[in-house]
Amino acid sequence: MKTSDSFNADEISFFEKVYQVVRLIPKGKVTSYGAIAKYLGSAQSSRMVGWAMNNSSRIKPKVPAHRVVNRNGMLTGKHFFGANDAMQHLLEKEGIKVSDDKIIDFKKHFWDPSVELML
DNA sequence: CGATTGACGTACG
DNA sequence: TCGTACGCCAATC
Repeated sequence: MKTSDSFNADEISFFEKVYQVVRLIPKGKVTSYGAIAKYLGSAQSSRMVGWAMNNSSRIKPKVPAHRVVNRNGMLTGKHFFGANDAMQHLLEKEGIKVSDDKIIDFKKHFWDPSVELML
C-alpha cells in the first residue's frame, strides 16, 4: 500500500495512460489507436497503443479494448478476444453496428480523447 | 545483449 | 486507388 493505491502521475507509464483513456471511453463510443497515441503526444507511436492493449488482458481492471479499433474502423484486434465474434458482439450490444469486422458509421461513433478530454 | 515482432499510421511510388 | 516502405517504443525470443 505505501501511502496510497492511487495512480501517481509520475509512476504511470505510456501504457497506463492508454489504459486510463480507454477506460474513459463512454458506452457506444469507439476510438482509434492513433487518436490515443496522439492524445498522449506520440502520434507516431500508434503501435505502442496496440501493444498496450495486448497487455490490457493482464492489467486490472481490464480495459474495454473492444472500443478501440484501427483508423479504418476495422476490428483488427477481435482475434485477441478469444471468440472471433466476441468483439463485434460487444460493440453491437452497445448500439454500434458492425459489418464485415468493420464499424458502420465509425466516424459517427468516434470518440476523440483529444477533444472530449481537452482542457 | 541483439534481432524480430506487434491490436497502427503516415508517406511515397 | 492500391501496394510497399518506414517510424515509433517495448516486449519477447
